[in-house]
Amino acid sequence: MSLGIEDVTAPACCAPLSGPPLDADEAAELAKVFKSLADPVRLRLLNMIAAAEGGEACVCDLTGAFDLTAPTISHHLKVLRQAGLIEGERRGTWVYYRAIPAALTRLSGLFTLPAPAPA
Amino acid sequence: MSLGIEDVTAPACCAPLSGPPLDADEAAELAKVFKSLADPVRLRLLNMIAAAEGGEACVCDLTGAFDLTAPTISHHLKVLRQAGLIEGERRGTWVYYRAIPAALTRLSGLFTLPAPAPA
DNA sequence: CCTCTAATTTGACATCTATCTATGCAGGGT
DNA sequence: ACCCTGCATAGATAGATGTCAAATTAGAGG
Repeated sequence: MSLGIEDVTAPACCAPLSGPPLDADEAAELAKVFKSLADPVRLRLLNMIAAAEGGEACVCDLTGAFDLTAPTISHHLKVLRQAGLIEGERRGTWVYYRAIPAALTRLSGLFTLPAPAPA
Repeated sequence: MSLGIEDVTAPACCAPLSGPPLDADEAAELAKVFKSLADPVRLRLLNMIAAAEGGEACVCDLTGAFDLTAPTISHHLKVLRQAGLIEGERRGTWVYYRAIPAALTRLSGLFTLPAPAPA
């Protein structure tokens, strides 16, 4: 398998939600990203990875932080990976995951609002 | 029923994902918000509402934009409402929905990253 | 009061998903 | 060569979710 960056073929990008209409394809691609965030365990995993020292977290540390089996954590990491939010790398015995900054920044931009009407 | 702002009892708020660890409760509350965004139809609905002239959209217009029945659209709007992303108001025969700016801004802040290491 | 339309609610159903157990694979150490 | 550990995959299952048809509520207007 490949733990690297998934081919998400992210098409159009980055226009805010308050902007031009999303077509069905853009909406479907974005929905996949949000589906990956729509689980408390995955949110905490991404949080732990994004906040980790050195910018990366070992799966061995992630697994221990939940009352879940290793295959379940592995599944959640795969979902985040396939959404294009994280990438993984094996180094010897252990696998390390890292957040993909551009993906997070893109989401931040999605929710920006136009400046409110001036007084 | 109430079409107004739902009591989401949003607890802690706004620390970026790259920040301090999310506890289970915060993660669950956030996951609910992302669950509401994890559907292409709801994303397009929120997009249409947030981008609408005058900041609000009539359900009658939203319903016609999809190849789905009115109950299905109503269901999706309810999910967005219960996530605290939109609020609705009945005026005479029609119901109008509006985005809740603070909720969107909060999400934007969630994905902000610390400044990269300087050269 | 009756009817018509807009929107929501309810109930049913097919599909998807989070989790587990069992298994497979890769690397390290002996 | 062997085993042990870390992680991923496969298969199974209970529960969540998107959709529709049918019924219900709210308001406008005869």
